[in-house]
Amino acid sequence: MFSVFYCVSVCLCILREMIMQMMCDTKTFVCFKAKELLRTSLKHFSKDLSWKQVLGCHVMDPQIAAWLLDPADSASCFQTLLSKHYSHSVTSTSLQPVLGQAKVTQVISNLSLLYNLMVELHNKLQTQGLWQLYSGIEQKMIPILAVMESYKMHVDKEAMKNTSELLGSKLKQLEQEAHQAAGQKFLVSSSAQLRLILFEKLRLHELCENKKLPKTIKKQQSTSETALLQLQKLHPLPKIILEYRQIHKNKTAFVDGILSCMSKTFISSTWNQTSTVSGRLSAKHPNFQALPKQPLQISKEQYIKGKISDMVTVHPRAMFIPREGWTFLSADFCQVELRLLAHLSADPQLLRIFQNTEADAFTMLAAQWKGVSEDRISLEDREHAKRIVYSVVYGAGRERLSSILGVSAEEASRFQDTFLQTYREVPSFIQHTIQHCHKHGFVKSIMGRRRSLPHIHSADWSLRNQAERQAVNFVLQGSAADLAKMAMIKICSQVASASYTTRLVAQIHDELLFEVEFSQLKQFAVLVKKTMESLQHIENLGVNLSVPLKVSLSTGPSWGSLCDMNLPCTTTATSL
DNA sequence: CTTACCTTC
DNA sequence: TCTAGAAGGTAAG
Repeated sequence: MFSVFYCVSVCLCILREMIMQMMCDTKTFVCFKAKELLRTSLKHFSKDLSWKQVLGCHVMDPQIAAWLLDPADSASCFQTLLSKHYSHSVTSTSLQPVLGQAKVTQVISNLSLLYNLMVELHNKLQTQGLWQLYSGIEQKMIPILAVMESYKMHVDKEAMKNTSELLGSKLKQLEQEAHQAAGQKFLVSSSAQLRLILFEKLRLHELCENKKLPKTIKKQQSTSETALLQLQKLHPLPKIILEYRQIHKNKTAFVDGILSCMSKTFISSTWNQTSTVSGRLSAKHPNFQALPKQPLQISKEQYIKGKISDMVTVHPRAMFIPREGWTFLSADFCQVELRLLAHLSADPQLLRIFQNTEADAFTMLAAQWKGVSEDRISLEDREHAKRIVYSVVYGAGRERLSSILGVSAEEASRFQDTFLQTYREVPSFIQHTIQHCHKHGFVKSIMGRRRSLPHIHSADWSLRNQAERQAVNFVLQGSAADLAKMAMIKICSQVASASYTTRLVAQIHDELLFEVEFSQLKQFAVLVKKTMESLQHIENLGVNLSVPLKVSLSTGPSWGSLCDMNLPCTTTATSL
């Protein structure tokens, strides 16, 4: 069946031998924290081990199996996994840490525990109908993530340091402006001190009693963004604080944060496979998936009565640059969750939008439910449409929607109504999903990923409603996550078995970022687009989408400056 | 509305 | 002095 492997139980020299065997063997190994093992192997044995070899290896990890059975608990240690999934009683003494001079009997005992645990998890996955998802997707993700983590992306460290200093001086300047506006010195980053100044010294809330200002949990005046936006006409201070917060966030999280994660001029983040309930990946140190998409504009010199001098743009993504002779290629699934909604709800109007593969979906959508022609849709309408879709589908209330759109609550609820009336099958899909969850206690994605929602049976109205929204959200977000993972697997397997030198650098949920040699760019771009769009039909997983998938490609000299890439003569999945 | 991670207090 | 959790911000749909 499978051989057993337990990484902490062996020393480096025999590890090497075993790793080499793993790569050559068609057998499947079992390892606790398999991704970490593969990543460190790649680092230490890079002479004998190529990343393409690692991509081809088969290794099981009980942690991932356990997460698939219940994505809500991310049990991380071996002991917890045993007590949760191993039916035979495990006393605390039976799992021994192997330190110093290892006792062979202990090693063997730990290995056999690991083996039996995996056997049991294997059975559980099969009875739950999750084995296909495990072996077809999650297990294959392990080497892919290990290889991603082993890749070092080049960062322009000097430019990074410069912007850090620039932002630092801008912050000092804003701090002084804030002190001046407040008439005293105070800690600008402290919401407590700000509250004292705004509401006890300046008593700004008394100047706008007609508006209701947001309160904190402890029924104090809030200093949140929405509160400050309402106050900014009354006093110069709120606006200064807003700018300070924005720049401070950018400096600490995205500039200094990245600098602290760097070794020399390179960086790579850690990809977590089991930290989300939806099946998505997450990244940390740094969080690649949260770097600002749009650059931040700041003025370097002081404001002089309306005149703004020396605008500078800060863009963390632009600091990530390919090696000499290489370029970035980004492949993006267009409106993937909306397409999945069209498929799952089978709404005729929504389906029609996606039959036209060239048109912009959100523009068409805006035109369709507003009942006007497409050329009369402004960019603002398009953005509205986009935000309405996601918030309405996922169950936003009219208050929430109005705050997102910046319109009145009445207007927001009118938008909701027209949307749900135009796409009649969408509300019925939502209802069916909720009913299914009530009946079975769980919901499933298109590839069989499941999430159980115990609160769906709660007597508490708000808990139950939240579970209902989570159910609907999971079906779409989880299915999109399935597709993204499948895309990574299919592309990586083709790369491994061909002469491509391309490395997968990052996954940003619906977008894959590659570093590609210039000489291979066009050919590889075609491969990526074809592979991703072909996921409309996946035979062995029973996926048969009634909407085409559309992938847009972009390329450029930094992650922050990608431009659309048009392939000259490709046949997409739908044309011809 | 949902899913994450990061930072400050 | 230390730390857990709230609050607020970023991203992705």
